[in-house]
Amino acid sequence: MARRQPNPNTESVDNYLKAILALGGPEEHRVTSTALSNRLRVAPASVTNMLQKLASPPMPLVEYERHRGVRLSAAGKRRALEVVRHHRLIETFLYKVLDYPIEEVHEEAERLEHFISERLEERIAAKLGHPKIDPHGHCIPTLDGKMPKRNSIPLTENLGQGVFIVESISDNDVELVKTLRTAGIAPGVRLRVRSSHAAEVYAVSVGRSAKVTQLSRAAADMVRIVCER
Amino acid sequence: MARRQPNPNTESVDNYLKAILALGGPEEHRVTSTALSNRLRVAPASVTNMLQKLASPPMPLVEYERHRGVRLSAAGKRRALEVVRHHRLIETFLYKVLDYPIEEVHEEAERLEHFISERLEERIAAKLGHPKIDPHGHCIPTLDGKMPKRNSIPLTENLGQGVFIVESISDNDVELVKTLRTAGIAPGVRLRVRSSHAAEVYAVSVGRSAKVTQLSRAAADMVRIVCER
DNA sequence: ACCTAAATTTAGGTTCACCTAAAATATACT
DNA sequence: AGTATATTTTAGGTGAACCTAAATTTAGGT
Repeated sequence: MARRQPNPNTESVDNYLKAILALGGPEEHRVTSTALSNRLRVAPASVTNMLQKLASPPMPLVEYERHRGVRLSAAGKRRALEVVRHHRLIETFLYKVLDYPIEEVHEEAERLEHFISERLEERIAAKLGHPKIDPHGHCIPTLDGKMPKRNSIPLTENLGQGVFIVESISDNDVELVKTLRTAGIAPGVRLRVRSSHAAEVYAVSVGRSAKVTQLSRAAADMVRIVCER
Repeated sequence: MARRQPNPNTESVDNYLKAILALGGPEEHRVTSTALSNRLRVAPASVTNMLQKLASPPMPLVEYERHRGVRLSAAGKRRALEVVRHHRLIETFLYKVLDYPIEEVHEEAERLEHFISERLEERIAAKLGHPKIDPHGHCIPTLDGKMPKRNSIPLTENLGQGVFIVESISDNDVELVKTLRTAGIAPGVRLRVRSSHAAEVYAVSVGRSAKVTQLSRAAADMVRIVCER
C-alpha cells in the first residue's frame, strides 16, 4: 500500500518554484542550492531535499542534476507563473480596491497567493478590468501563463546622467517602498538622474521638479528604468 | 534548550476552536471528543491529542477534563470569535464586492479566514461599512469579541403553520444553499409555513406568492426563522 | 451491583518541512 | 596536477498533525 504523492504541501513548493523563477532570470539560468538557501532562508540541506522531491515524480516540477543546480520544467514554470499572477493581482486589488498603503501590499499578498481559488483569482481580475501591470510596475502573467519581458535596466546600470521613466520598483522591502513613495518615485514617473554610473549615492529629481533626492546604491538597485519615450 | 511553544500551527487549532464554539451552542456546553471527531472528520484519538495540547500551556485555549469534554477558555473564545468574524466578513465581501454566487462564499471563506491580517480584516470591514450581518443572515462578531444572540428557531421546531421571517440559513452545504436561493428563500424573506410540526416534508410559500415549495426535513432544519414583526 | 457496549485515552507509527553535523564533490589557486 | 576552500549532498533527527490498534473508563440495562 505504498503511496507517494508528488505534490504534498503546496505553500512551501510554491515558494521554491517562485524563487527558482526569480533567480533564474529572463534567460532561465540554472539556479544553485546556495542561492535558494539564501533567498528562502532555509538550510542548504533542506533545499537539496526539496529539489530531489520536486524532481522525482512522473511529472516533475523541476529539472535537477546534482551539483549543477535546478531549472523549472514546463509544469513548474506554469505553476510558478500562476503564483506570481496571484501575487500581483492581490497586490493590485489591495491597493486599488482596499486602499492599502503601497508598502503593505507585498506582505499580505505573499501569504494569500497560496490560498486563493481559481474563482477568486478570476473575480479579482474582472473587478480590476484585467490589469496588465501591478502597482509596483511589474507585469502580471496572463491566465495562460505568459509574461511579457520588458527591456528595463536597474537604475544602477544606467550609463550616466539623463532622463528616464521609472518602470518598476522592487516590492519586498517595506522601508524602501515607503521611502520611494515619499520621494514621489513610482512607476511611470519621469526621473532625471544626476550621478554617474556606479556611484555610491544616486542623486535624482522627480518629474519636472528641481528638488534632488539622494538614493543609496541599494535603493537605486531596486528601481528599474527605461529610456524616455 | 527546551522550548515548547503552545501555539504551533494555527489553521488546525482555529478549526478546533471554531468547532467547540459551534457545538457548545449559546449556553457553551461542554463538547465531547466524539462530537469534534465527527464534525472535523478526524479520528477520535487525534481529537484527544489536540485537546490535551490546547489545554496544557500557561494560557490554555480550552478547559479540558478527561472523559468530560471541553469548553473554551476566555482566550479560546476570543480567538474563535475572531475567526468567525473573519469568516463572515470574507463571505460578505465576496458576495457584495466580488459578486460571488451565495453558495460559493463559504468554501472560499473557510480557507481564507486563517490567513488574513488584522489590517485586511479592518479594510474589508471598512469597505463594507462595518456590517453586522453576513449574507446568510448570521451575526458578525464585533472587533472586541461580542456576538449578539438572536432568538430564532429552526424551521423544524416551529409549532405549526403560520407566517415567519427567515432569519438565517446554514452555509456549509453548497447544494442546499443553491436550492434555497433558487426558491427565493433568503434572510429577511417572509415565509408562510403550511406543514405542521415534525413533518417529513415542509411545504412553504415565499413572500406574498401562492407558489408552494417543498423542503426536505434536512433542508428545513438548516433554515432559522423568527416570528413576523 | 454486574456486565456489556460505547466513548475515550494511550501507545506507537506516518508524512511533511525543516534542522545540524559530517561526508562527498566541485572549483580555484599556485 | 594537488591541495585548500567552498558548495552540495547524505545521514539522522525534530515537532506538528494526523493515523490505527489496543487499553481503559464511563454509562446503560437488568
